[in-house]
Amino acid sequence: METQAAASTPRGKRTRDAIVDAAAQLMYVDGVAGTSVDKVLAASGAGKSQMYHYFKNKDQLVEAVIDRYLEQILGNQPAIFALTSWADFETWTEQLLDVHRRAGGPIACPLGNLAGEVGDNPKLAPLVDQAYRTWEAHLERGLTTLRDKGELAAGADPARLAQAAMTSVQGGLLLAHLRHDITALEDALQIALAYLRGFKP
Amino acid sequence: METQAAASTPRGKRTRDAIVDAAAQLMYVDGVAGTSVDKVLAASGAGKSQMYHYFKNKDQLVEAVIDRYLEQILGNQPAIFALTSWADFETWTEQLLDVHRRAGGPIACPLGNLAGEVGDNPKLAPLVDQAYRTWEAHLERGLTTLRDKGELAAGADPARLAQAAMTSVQGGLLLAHLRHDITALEDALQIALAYLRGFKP
DNA sequence: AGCTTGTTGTACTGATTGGTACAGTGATGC
DNA sequence: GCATCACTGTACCAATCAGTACAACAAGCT
Repeated sequence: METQAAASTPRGKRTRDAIVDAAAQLMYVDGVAGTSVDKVLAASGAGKSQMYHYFKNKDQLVEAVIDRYLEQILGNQPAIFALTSWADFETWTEQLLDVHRRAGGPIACPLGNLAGEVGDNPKLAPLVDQAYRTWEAHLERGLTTLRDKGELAAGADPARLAQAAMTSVQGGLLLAHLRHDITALEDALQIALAYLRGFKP
Repeated sequence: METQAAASTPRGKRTRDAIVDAAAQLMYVDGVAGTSVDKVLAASGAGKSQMYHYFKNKDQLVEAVIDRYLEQILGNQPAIFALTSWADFETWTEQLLDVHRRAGGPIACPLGNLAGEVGDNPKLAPLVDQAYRTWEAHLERGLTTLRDKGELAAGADPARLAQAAMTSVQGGLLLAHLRHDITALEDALQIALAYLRGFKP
C-alpha cells in the first residue's frame, strides 16, 4: 500500500526512514497537527527537498507513519503471531504491559492517539481503521486456533471476541495514558482475558 | 474552575457561549489543533476582540470547551445521576447508545478525541483527566449504592468496577468511531454490564 | 448630562505553516 | 568520458496562525 514514492537507493532509503522515524516519534507526543514538517526535517536532519521527493505532501507522510506504528506495535508484542494456547494469550498481555512499563515515553497507543485526531479525515481514517483490523486479525486467528483445538467453545465467535479484546486494550490504554498509571490497562487486560476464558468449553 | 474571565452581562454571556459552542462543535470534528481561532470566530459570528476579552488565549478556550463537553456528555445520559438498581444501569447504557445512534455527527466521545491530542499538554491533560474522573465518579456512586442495598457483593470495589466500565465505554467508542459502526460500542457495553452483574452477591 | 465599565469592530503584526523552484551533487551504467 | 537519474541544499512563497492595538459603542448609575 505504498502510494508514496519508494526509495531506490540505500542512501535514499536511509533518508526516507529517518524522516518517517522522526515524524513517528514527534507525532506520538505532539499529535499530527502539532508536528510541523519543518520540525520533522530538523529532527531527522533532512532537507525539505528530500521530504517532498519521497512524499507528495504531509498526509502521505502520515500514511507512512501509520504503517510504521503498526509495525512497531506488532513488533513489541511478538506473542501475537503465535497464539496457540491460553498461556500464549497471557504472554501476549504481559508483553503488551511491558512495552508501556518501560519508562520514558508516554503510556499510550500511537494509533489510539491518532484515532481521535484523524477522526474524519477521509484519507487517513480508513488507514488507521485498517491498521486496527490487521492488529485484531492476529487475535482472531489465535482464537480460531484455540477453537479448532477444542479449547474454545465451538459456538464462540472469534471475530467478535477479538474485537472485544481490542476494545479493552484501547480503553485501558486511553485511561492509563490520561492518568499516567498503567493500572487501568492491567485491569482491562485481566478482565478481557477472564472474559475470553469464559468461553472455554 | 473558571480561570478565564466571566461575562457579567447577558449580552456578554451570549457572546461567550456562542464562541464556546462554535469551538466545541468544530473541535469535535477537526480536533483542537485543526480548529483555528479564526474559524471559531467566523462560525460564532464574534470578532477577535471578544475572543480575547473572554479568554486569555486559545488554551483557555479549550479549557472551557472541555467543561462544555463534560456537561454535554452527562446531559445526554441523565440516568447516570440516579443509578439505584441494575435496571438503571441498563437504562444508562441505552441512553449512551442512543446518543450515538442519532445520525449526523461522528460516533465518538468528544473527550476521547481530545485525549490523544492533548496527551501531554501539562495544562490541558489534567483537565481531561478530571472530566473523566467526574464522569466515572457517577458510576462509582451508583455502584456504591447497589452495594449498600445488597445488590452488589460486599467485597466488590466500586471504584475499580467504575473504571472498568469507563474503559469499556471508551474502547468501544474508539472502535465504533473508526468503523462508523456502533456495534463495537454495543458489544463493549453489554460485556461490561455482564461483568458488573457478575459481582451480584 | 457625564462617568464608568463591559463590550465590540477593524486593522494590524511577526512568526509559522505547507508547499515550490531550481540549481547542484553523487553514483551507476555505457 | 559522459550521460542519466536519484538524491540533496537553500532560498523562497502565499496563506494562515495566534495574539495585539486601539478606537468606538452600549448601558447602567449618579
